Amino acid sequence: MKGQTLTKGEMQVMNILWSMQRGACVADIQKQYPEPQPAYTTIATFLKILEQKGFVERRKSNVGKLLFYSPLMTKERYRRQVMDDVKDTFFDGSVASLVSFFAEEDELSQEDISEIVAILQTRKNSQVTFP
Amino acid sequence: MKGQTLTKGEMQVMNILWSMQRGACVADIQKQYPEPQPAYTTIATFLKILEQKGFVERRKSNVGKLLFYSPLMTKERYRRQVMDDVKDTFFDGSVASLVSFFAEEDELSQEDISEIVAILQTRKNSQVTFP
DNA sequence: TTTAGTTTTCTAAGTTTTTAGTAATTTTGT
DNA sequence: ACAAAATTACTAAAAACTTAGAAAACTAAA
Repeated sequence: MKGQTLTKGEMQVMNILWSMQRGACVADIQKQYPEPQPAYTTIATFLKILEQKGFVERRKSNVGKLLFYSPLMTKERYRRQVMDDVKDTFFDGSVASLVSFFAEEDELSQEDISEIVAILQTRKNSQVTFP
Repeated sequence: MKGQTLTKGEMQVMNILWSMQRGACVADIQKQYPEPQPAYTTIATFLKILEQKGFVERRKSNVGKLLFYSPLMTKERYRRQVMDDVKDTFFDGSVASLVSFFAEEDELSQEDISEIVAILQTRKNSQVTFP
């Protein structure tokens, strides 16, 4: 009943859940798995754990059928957690060195670079400065 | 005896190893751990596993004493693996969206942005184009 | 070379994570 | 309302990971 991090199995369920809107029931989630699909009850177990961790909530379908699960933790928020971790572990906490890492080799096309520069310029201009 | 990914414990050893040059013996590695330091034999076990996974190699000190361990897998190469995974999992494989993720909020200072743009410009100019 | 100290291997217990069967409950069709 | 079908909860075995003691091998010192 801790908090923060997800195991590989839990992560897999969350990824499927994040990719679906309006929540999903166990069978829906199971269908999204690549072969070999895990047992229905395996997925149900993961959802139970995820509920305890506060990552998902469940409520009854009002059509009066079964339980629907939906993410409480957003992908964005969890991503933030993971990225902070990755940044510290592999780039000494420096975003600049993280970005330059991707700039190396033929990772980024001219278009990519232009796009990123544009994004950064916009961001730069929107920051408040004291003249 | 698989390959690619490291567990948390293995990762910790590798991080210490990467931070030291010329290899290290078990005791050296143990000293680098924050309290509470794990047992000598615990670290030795991880090194054994890492050797089996092909992440480290060991050879006898020529002063004829004990074994020195040194990384076979570079931090850069492993980082590449992890970042590719993160990129796919959280950013649909798009570097641009990964970078813009960091550009949001007050994550990047003006200086950071300038630095990154400079890096990208250099990269851009060094690319071959066909006019 | 015997012994004391240290390093390395072997082995296994303790934990966490993954997997899923069985039992209990709920829903649905008759 | 009852039976069949599906869903959910409970339980536990299997697998992976962590931790470290005990035994074996090696080094150094008397």
